[in-house]
Amino acid sequence: MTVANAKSPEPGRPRARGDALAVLKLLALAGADHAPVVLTSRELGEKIGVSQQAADRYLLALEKRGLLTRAFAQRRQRLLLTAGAMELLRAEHHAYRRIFEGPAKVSFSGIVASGLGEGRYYLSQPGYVVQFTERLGYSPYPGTLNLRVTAEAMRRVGLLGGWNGIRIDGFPASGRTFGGATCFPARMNGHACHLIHPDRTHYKDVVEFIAADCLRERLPVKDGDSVAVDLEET
Amino acid sequence: MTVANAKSPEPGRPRARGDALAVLKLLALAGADHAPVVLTSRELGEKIGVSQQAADRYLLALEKRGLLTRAFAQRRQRLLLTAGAMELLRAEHHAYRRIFEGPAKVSFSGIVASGLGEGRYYLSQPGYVVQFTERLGYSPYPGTLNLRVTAEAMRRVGLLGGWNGIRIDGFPASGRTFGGATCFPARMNGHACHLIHPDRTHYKDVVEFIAADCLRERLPVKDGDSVAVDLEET
DNA sequence: ATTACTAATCGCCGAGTAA
DNA sequence: TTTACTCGGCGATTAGTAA
Repeated sequence: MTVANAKSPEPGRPRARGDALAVLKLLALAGADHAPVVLTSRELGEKIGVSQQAADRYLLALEKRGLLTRAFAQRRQRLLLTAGAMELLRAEHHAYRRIFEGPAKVSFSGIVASGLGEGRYYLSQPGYVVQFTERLGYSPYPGTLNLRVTAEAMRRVGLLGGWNGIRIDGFPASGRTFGGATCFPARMNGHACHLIHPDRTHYKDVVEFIAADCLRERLPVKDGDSVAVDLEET
Repeated sequence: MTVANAKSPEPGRPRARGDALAVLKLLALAGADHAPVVLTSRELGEKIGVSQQAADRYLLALEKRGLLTRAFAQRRQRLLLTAGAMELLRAEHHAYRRIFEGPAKVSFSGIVASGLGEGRYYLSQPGYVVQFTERLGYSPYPGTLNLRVTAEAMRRVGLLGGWNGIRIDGFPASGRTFGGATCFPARMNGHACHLIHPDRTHYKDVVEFIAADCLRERLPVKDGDSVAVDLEET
């Protein structure tokens, strides 16, 4: 009679614990983010210290989670990472950058622009005011200061998407819905304020700011003036 | 009678798979690399999606592996990462940098210096020659070119320690032992060569290079000349 | 309140193997 | 060859609980 599973394969070995992230990292390093990578389950298993069967199960699981697409060319599968997988890896990258290079910083300049009425109306809503007071620590001056910025600055502002902002939730009131937003502590010409990024923004080249005081009076600035904005990850 | 362990706690849940790296990363983000972080096993468990018991076992395991030191102040433990843990995290950081920012590059300049006799003797050893031929793709000119560099350049060369170099193994011959070394593809004034870093180097401000041809003749350079070196991670 | 041990059990791993 | 299924067993995990 044959003993099917005699005992643990290698009892003393440290166990590589090849989890999903390790596989994604390996594939990304092999360039699977932009070009298919040919890799058999056996090869993958050797690299991360697990059996061919386990490696294959990892790939199946990643495929099911939508992180990996597989194509079967003749005999060997071609692996390609999805955007979702790269998003996951980018978050890891961001965390390690934070550890070894400190909080990320973003700076840009913009031109003070009009756009008052809207901001004043929204910021006066009690549903917003109570959240601002609780989460920002102040009740903002009822009006946003809008800055017109270049496309390059807008790209840098887009990086904030990966940061942990202060969340302002949407709510229903007066028979309509007020949308949510995310705030980021900022300095405008050195003056403390918050960049406020509505979930559904209407602008493509405008960034909005709120502060406890009227920024136009405190800085002071007027339409057309150029101001410098500095943000630091919290 | 009471049923002690009725069934799996949360069968359908995605399983956070909180492995060692995730714990170290979390602690490093909390600043546990330079100052003790107060964190209970329950809090850790919540953060990584496992029970208090599992989280505690992770900490015990990390401590046993020499990656974490724990101190028990009144009730809550104070956690501090060791240099070994930071080394591990740095390797991860390097991998992610590679994925999103491309291969690392190092450039520096140095002054051509003498130091021939030794290099010629070592490079003539058949035990080395066979390895160079196999792993570098050429049989090197029997003599190293030595560059004297600044402390800052030396620091940058030190970064190569985290790269994957081409390994040249040590061996016994002629009744003594010849030490191993690691080679890195490089360009000196644009000319392809290899930086060779012996395991036990004798110099503190000198970097050694080998190439298929005599670099002094091919570049050409002589003692005292300044040359530019460029290395790219492979 | 903590940390951490014990017992029960869940699920992942690798062997064998089909396609 | 390759991918990928089933299955037995071991290790990891959790609940309960001691200290």
